[in-house]
Amino acid sequence: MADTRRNSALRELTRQAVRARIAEAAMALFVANGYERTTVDHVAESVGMSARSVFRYFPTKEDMVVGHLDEVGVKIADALEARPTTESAWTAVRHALKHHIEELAADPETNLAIATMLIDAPSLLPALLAKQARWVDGLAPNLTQRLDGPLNLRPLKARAIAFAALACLNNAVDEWTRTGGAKPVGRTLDALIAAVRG
Amino acid sequence: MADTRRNSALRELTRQAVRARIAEAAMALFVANGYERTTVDHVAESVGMSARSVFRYFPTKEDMVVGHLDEVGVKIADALEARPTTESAWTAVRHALKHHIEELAADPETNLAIATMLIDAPSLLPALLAKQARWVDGLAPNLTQRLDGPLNLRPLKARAIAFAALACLNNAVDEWTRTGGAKPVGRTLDALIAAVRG
DNA sequence: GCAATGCGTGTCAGTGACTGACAAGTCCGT
DNA sequence: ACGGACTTGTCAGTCACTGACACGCATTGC
Repeated sequence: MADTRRNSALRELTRQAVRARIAEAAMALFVANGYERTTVDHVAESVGMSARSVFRYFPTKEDMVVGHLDEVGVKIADALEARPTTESAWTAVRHALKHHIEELAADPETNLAIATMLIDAPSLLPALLAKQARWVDGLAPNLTQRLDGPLNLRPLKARAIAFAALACLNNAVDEWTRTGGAKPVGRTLDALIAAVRG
Repeated sequence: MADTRRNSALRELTRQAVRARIAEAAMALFVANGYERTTVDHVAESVGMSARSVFRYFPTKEDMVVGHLDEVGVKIADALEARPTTESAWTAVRHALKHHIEELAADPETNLAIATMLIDAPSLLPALLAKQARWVDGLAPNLTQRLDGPLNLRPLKARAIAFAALACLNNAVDEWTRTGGAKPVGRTLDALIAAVRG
């Protein structure tokens, strides 16, 4: 009976499609002309809709860049859940991050372009860090179970480790970007984690 | 006499005084009415000047809150320089952070009020994290000298450790705020650092 | 003393990110 | 064909922020 459910599923599908289309166009403009110099009106025009409608798909301009990072965070969290419970917190996160790294390396060209754009868009750094801070919320619960010591401290420890691991990841990716994709992220990441634990 | 030197020094002095005055008034309004609900016009009116002039003292509204964090970062960096060169990177930062913690504990009332305001001002979290990211720039050079291993990796390692240490600090301070100042920050910080290295 | 200079400030106009409200159009099941 | 759910454009308005200009006040040079 052509229930409203199929209807809403379809709407959600097209909605996601439009969203992706906007994000793609926006990223292209940002990479080409720089983030700050590209106005939302430009993006809107390039997709053929009004700026008001663009804001119906993205809460902020920043979200056109960092919006997809939410699902990246979820993916990393999933990868973490998939690790055997016997693994220590650090080894588990390290492996969970590897998956994300492989995605980076899969399309180096695009990702390097994006990373380069981020560098001269200082207003995006805060947004980026804030997104990653939210990743910690997804990682901490699982990490908590891999820790010992006083119960009330474990969640805190888990968050600290998660942050530290992401800091290692960021620096490894930065180095990768700086060297134009030469240095493999995975190796650097391992070295940094070892240093932090040193 | 009345040389130009005294003159410009005096100007700088009054400038800093006005700046402090604005920051104070702004913080009072932010704590009382919330950051987002307080407009720059409100702040300007409360100090008796035009909004345009307020922006001559603070580059952004955020800076009225996090502006002083620049010098905090410098202080921590100085404290780090003061540690004996024989100390390992981790022990040196740990001690450097202790100084900052003491300042927090020195005026718990005000600092708790500020910390509480920050919680329901989501737009400030990114700015906060970005400021701390800049702290890393100040800490890394000294930490680099305390590391071994391949030369080209040391600066990267230093940054990772600095970030990790700040993550520990943040979580310790958060816990302190959450418990209304009950749990001493220093103890939690030590526990978290131990966990990260564990 | 008096003009010149420098600096702080207010005002005004303008941009860009965002929001609320309303009207018009489209798609869908009935 | 009708009604409702959903999408979109338009318009007006807020708020952070910026550049330009003019005024006033204090210090400086003569």
